[in-house]
Amino acid sequence: MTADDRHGAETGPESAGSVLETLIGYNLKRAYVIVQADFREALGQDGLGPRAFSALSFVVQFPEITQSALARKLGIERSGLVAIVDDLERRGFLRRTAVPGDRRSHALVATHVGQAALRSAQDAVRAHEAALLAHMTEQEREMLITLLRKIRAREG
Amino acid sequence: MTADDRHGAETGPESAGSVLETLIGYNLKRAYVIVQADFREALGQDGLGPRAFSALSFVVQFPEITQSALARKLGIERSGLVAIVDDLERRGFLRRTAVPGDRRSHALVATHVGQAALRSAQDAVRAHEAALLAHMTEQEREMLITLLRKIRAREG
DNA sequence: CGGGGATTGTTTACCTAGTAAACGGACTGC
DNA sequence: GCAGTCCGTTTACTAGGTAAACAATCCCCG
Repeated sequence: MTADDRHGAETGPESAGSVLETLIGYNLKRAYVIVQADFREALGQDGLGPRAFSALSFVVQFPEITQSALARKLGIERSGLVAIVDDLERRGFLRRTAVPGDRRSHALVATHVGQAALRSAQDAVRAHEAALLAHMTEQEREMLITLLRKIRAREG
Repeated sequence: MTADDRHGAETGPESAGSVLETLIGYNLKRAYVIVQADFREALGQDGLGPRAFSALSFVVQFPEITQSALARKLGIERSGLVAIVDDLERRGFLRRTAVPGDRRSHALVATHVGQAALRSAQDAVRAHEAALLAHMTEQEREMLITLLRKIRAREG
């Protein structure tokens, strides 16, 4: 390898736009910031945050899931989940219940209030995303999710 | 609108997979976390962070850019940029230079060392991204960037 | 001129989201 | 019965970012 082809000479006439703009990571981050801001607007000042929203979604989907299992699903540490579950419990959206055969674990169960709150939050987020991405076709949005899931295939 | 079609009944036989998995925001975040971790691995323990990398890229692309203008390009506040520029200056990758007609501003110029460091960082990041996304075709990666840029069209 | 208002970089205080390490209590296998 | 492991939790720490205030400077306009 020569000094010449080490840096971009092999990429041909791709001089337009910076390298930065061609990186997946950079574009992902910028897009993420926009969608996340939209999410927060959808759920309001002191509505659920993204983390609590995801956590509650999993608890509804997998009743009696344990905190460790939930942390694994969310891709975060057990220690980080504590505050999230505290918050959801304080709001009355779920309860830590005893597990018959294991006094270490807490089985998380969503309350009716929590289930209703989740449904309404889901509606709000879906509506906001639809409005935010109204300049994209349905095929484009589907393709985007498909491609993002391809990256997610690299998850732990 | 009845209680029945308010929540998902109109979405038809889409019962497979949770609502969460159908949201752009959630998939974006999970994908971003993976790519960002890969980025950090590419640039090593105390190499450039994502923020410094992006900042240095813009400084090389737009020599003598002002800190305020750079903050706008990065989509962050001026106050947050100070520490980033401090870091890049401490590493000897750029200098704050005087602007002839305005004693408030600092024109940022990358040093030769900074330009070389950026090129080598770019190479490392590109190689890592290529390896991370080797399970996707070139068309898929291009399509992904195109779609992410469609979201970024919503940027301030 | 001469201000009043805007802009620049900076500091300070704060917030969110996450990790890492240590811990007591509880469980399991041998 | 006991060594090792697992669960939830606390604490300390990091990264990345905002918001408000500030002095210095600049610009416009009357």
